Amino acid sequence: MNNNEIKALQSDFLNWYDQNKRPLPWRENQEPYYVWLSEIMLQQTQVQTVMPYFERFIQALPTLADLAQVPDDTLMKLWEGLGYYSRARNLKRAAQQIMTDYHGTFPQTAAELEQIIGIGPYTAGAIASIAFGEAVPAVDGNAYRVFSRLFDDTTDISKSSARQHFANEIAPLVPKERPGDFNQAVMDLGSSICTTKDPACLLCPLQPYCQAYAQGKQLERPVKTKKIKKKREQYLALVIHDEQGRVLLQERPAKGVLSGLYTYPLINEANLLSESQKVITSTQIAAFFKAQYELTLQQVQLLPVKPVTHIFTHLHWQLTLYTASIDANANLAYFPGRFFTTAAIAAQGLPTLQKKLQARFAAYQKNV
DNA sequence: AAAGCGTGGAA
DNA sequence: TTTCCAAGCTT
Repeated sequence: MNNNEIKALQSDFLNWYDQNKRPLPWRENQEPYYVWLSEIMLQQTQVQTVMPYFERFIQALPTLADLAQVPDDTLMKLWEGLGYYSRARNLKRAAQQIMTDYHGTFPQTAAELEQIIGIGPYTAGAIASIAFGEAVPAVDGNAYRVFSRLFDDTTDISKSSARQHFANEIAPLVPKERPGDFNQAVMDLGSSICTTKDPACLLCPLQPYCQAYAQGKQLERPVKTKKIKKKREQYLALVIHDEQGRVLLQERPAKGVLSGLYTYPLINEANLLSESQKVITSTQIAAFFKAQYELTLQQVQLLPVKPVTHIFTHLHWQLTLYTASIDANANLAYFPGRFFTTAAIAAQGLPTLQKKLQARFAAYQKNV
C-alpha cells in the first residue's frame, strides 16, 4: 500500500469508530490501571461477560495499590466465574511488581509492558496504544480476521508464528495520531461487522478494497486448521458433611485445571476402576479415601440425580454425585482441604463447576 | 511449537 | 448434542 492508501484506510477505520464506538466502562478515561484490567479480563472473554466483573472489581479495588495488597480470597471472589483464574493471580503479582519495580507507575511502552507477568504481545500493544499513545498494533483474534480478509491473507492462524506475521503486516498501518482508537476500531469492527460466521460486508467501510470480499472468500478467511479434541473424563463428586453441618472441600492441585480453587472432593473414575470392573461401590470409595487421605467416610451413597456435565476448553467432564458423612474431628493432615460452614462457602471464590455441583445437590435436598 | 487453561453463547 | 467461537498468556 502506498501512503495515500494507508491514509485512506486509517480514516476509514477512525471515521467508522467515531460513529460506532461502544460506550464501555473502561473507555470513560485512559487510566492505565483500568485499561490494563479490562484487557486482562477481555482475554478470550466477551465484552458482555466482562462488564459486570469490571464494574465490581474497580469498585472494590479502585487503584493499583489496592490490588497489590488484596487478600487472595477477596481477589478470587471478585474473579469467581470469569474463568482462566491464573489471570487473576497474575494480575495481583503484576500489581506488586509495578509497585516495587516501577514505583507504582505503569511502564509506557509495549516492549516494557510485555515484561510484566500476564501481559503478552497483544495486551502490551493494547495498553501502550490506548493508554500511552504509542503507535503499535494490538493483534488479537479480531485483527487476524479483519486483516486476513482485507489482504486475502492465507496465513494459518492456528500456528504460533501467525501473530508476528500479522503484527508485521499491521504495524505500518497504525497511525501516529490516535493509535489506540485505530486498534479499538479494528476490534470493534471485527466483533460487529467483520464477524466470523456472518460478516456484514455491505455495511463495512473497508468493503471497497477488501480483497477477500472481492473474491467472495470472506468466509474462508482467516485460515485456521487446528481443531481441539476434548478428552472425556468421568468423575465422582463427594458431598461430605460432618455432624456440625459443615462440608469438606478439596483444594485443587497447583497444576492443572482450576488449580488452587476449592471443589467438592473429586475422584477420577479411572483411579477406581480396574480393567474388567464396571460398577463403583460405596465400599470402594471409602477405601480410596482411607488409602489416599487417612480419612474414614461413612454412609457413602450414590445420589439419585442427573450427573453434572462441565465442559472446559480441552475437557468434557461428567460428574456423578455421592453423599457421605465424616467425623468433625477427623485428622485432615493428609487431605488437601478443609471444612467449610455454609457461610464460608458463600464467601469463597468458587469455580463454576463447583457452583453447578452445589446447585444439583441443593435441588436434590429440596425435593427430599 | 504446541498444549493447557474457563466459561457462556450461538448455530 | 456437538462444535466452534470470544479483546491470549504461560510453559
